[in-house]
Amino acid sequence: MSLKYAVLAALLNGEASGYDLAKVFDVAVANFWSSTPQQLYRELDRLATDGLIEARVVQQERRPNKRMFSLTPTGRDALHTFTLTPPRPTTIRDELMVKIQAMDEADPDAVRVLIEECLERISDKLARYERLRDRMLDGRTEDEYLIEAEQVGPYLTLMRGRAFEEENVRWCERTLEVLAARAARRGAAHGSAAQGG
Amino acid sequence: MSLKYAVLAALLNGEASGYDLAKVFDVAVANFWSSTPQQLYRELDRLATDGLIEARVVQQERRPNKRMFSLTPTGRDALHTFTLTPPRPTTIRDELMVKIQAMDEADPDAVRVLIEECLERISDKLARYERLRDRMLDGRTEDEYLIEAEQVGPYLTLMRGRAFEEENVRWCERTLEVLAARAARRGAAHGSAAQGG
DNA sequence: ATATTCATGTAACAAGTTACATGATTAG
DNA sequence: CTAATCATGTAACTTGTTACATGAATAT
Repeated sequence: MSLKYAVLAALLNGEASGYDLAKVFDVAVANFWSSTPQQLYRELDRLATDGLIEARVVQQERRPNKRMFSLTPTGRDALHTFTLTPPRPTTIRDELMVKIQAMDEADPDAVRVLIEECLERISDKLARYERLRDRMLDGRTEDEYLIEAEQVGPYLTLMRGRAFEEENVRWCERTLEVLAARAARRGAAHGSAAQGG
Repeated sequence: MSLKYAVLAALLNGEASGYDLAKVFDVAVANFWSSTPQQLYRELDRLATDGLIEARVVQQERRPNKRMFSLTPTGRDALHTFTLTPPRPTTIRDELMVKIQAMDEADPDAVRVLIEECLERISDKLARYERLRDRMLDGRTEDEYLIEAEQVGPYLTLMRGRAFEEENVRWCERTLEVLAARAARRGAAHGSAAQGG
């Protein structure tokens, strides 16, 4: 239901093609609303049919033609109305956590590797967020920006995403400590001679 | 795909009915894998058909009969194998954030109310998590528990959920500050006489 | 009396995922 | 020469949501 509004909200930054939106959703929007390019194309068709956005075909010479979508006044109204209704609860689907839930049945070393790989991916993500943030701030301090800028929604959601990933890092590191401590204890209990260097 | 494994992981705590699982998913599992009771019943049927869990019908006198499900060795193996594969990226769907993304088109006062209501819901959630945690620790300190306990997966995922919500609180409070600062500035710019106390 | 809890389910629908297809262009 | 980028789409499939139904028991 609200992929619809996520798309409308993304179009507040100006017109965009499906392809553009797919990229935006991949980096910035994914923090709070995941979707695949296929879903976007389908949703864009629907929104255009319903008159919430309008498409403008841009002929290109050396590239496939593209459709640039922009909000209509109807679309803007719909988005406004949406912001007045209470949000439904957040849904998270985190496969790593399912594996952690079951970790007591798993190989501790394999779990450690999963977490380490996860930490790497988060680190990439955080770097991308930081670049996006710098581009938004454009030399201003955060406090200046938050008071002066016309739009602060996208900045605030980005900060939410960043905080989420930073928290994730802390949790991963803590979990690695726990794994190490339990491994050490098991090692000690089963005799210090076994598997020794 | 991994609702399947979330269910298997939940059954590591011993046999449970669909109704039991629905409650567990509502409080503890929802942190990292949301699903409705209907999905659970459907999944339980499938898992039983595939031999990953087995059902035992318990006749009850004053209550409807219930089916208690438990892991089979095959199910346990499947779960073990699952923990060895790299997790897919986390997906989040947070309607509040969609509204925040569009907040610059919205009524600031309405947004403030959304956030305040959100804070209340989080506070309830955190209280439930705290009770669950106390029950798990059962008098021990966290460090004692994490070293000694047989199962630490469920504790670690719970702590992840708690950290997520605590971060959420910080973000909400920060956002309320931003809203207040921007409201004050707009008030000042449009003349201090208007709407004065 | 009325609402909530226990315990399950069916059916219809909406949303999300995956695989595949096209076809030129540019960067390495 | 290979891979990635641009730009879209169809089709098949899997998941997830919503509404509804049953029916007794207990708590308020």
